[in-house]
Amino acid sequence: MIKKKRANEIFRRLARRYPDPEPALDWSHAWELLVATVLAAQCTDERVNKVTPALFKRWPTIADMATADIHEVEEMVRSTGFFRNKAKNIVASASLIINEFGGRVPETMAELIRLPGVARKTANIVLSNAFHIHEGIAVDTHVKRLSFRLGLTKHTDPVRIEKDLMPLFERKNWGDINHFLVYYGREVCNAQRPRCTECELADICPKKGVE
DNA sequence: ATCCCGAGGG
DNA sequence: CCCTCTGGAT
Repeated sequence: MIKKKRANEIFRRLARRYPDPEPALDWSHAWELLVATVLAAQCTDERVNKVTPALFKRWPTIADMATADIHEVEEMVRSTGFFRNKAKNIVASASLIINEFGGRVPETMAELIRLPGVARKTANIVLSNAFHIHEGIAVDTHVKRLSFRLGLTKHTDPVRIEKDLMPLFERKNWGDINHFLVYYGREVCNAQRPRCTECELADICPKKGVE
């Protein structure tokens, strides 16, 4: 099957499986989503959701976080792993937003990736989910794995995968395709033991049963 | 390529 | 013990 046609079919089936896409991270505005997404690096969303309520209560605004004590932040995000880098980056990002972006989370890729600890994946999540702007497709561990297994890319580098994926889906669907692949990656096409026998994409999957 | 790093599953 | 979890910086 042609790759583009396979991509359309994947999107169609997953859109039916997930009719009401909801982000798994808890957030109420762009800054909270940015922080939650930074914390979600190599960590489950479930665990992130356990630490963010206290975090946002302790430092409710970007300006509050910009003046936070790093060590106190470290202790509150410790369980998410990489806690020193994450705490430092969150506070530094808050400062940069206050000092250079007028106190508001920027709404472009070029500006977002200037924030420490924020690269294309995190920026794409914030842009699509908080601002409904689709500059690219967020490529994380799930999107990477499923794109490769489903034959949508031959590459393993996230930037090249993103370039391979963008022409395969309509721009307005770039946010949804991330959500679909992440959820399907968790529920069926997981990393260790993909459930190929109960996979509704098996008939169009080049790697069925291989991995 | 390597480091950052805790928590949970198998 | 090993691998994985919506990565990013050096």
